[in-house]
Amino acid sequence: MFDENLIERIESEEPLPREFYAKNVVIVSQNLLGKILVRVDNEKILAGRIVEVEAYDGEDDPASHAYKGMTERNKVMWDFPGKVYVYTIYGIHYCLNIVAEPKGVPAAVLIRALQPLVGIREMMKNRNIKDVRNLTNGPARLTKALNITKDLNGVDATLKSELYVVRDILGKKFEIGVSTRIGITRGKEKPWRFYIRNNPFTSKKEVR
DNA sequence: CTGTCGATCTACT
DNA sequence: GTAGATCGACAGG
Repeated sequence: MFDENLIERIESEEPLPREFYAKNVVIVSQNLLGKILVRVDNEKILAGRIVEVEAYDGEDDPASHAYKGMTERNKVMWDFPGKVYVYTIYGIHYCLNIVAEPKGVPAAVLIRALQPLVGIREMMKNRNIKDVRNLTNGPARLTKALNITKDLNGVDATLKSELYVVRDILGKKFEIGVSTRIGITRGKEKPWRFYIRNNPFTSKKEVR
């Protein structure tokens, strides 16, 4: 089966190395498009292709959690690049980020949408829905589908453990779309949302 | 299809 | 005390 083959291929991959993340957060965001997010949830593999991201910088970015300095919640943003930052939003959802820039420079990439690849049945169970198109097309939807909670905050995505990222094994060409970020009240003007164009799994329909 | 609104609670003021 | 990197239900066209 298509799915089986993909699991083997994904499992044979090594996670992207630390250097991948130790760059400018906007560059890292764009580079993450097309990469495969892998979740190992008690022996089960859940995976999806990253199709939409947003960059959140540190001190200069009023929309960033790091804008007002380090707190208990956001401290992982100052940690090694490649670390996972998960936080609770609106009391009921989780959002997944991956830390970028060298250690000590706060920044993170919000993963906003995935194209489901492996473990789709399991994801649908986690979300309790039937329509694949709405499975992982939103930051809090994908965390629920992949069973990502605050327990994973601080996990190192450069290690092959319960959450990591591998290279783009599909290798399909794509165009990158750009827009302003969604759902924020400050820093609205920065064009730091990036997505794979003509992909049905982004969180928002493309405006032509 | 679009827009509006309530849910729900943690982290920070 | 309250805003918030969202979602789902529902109303209306």
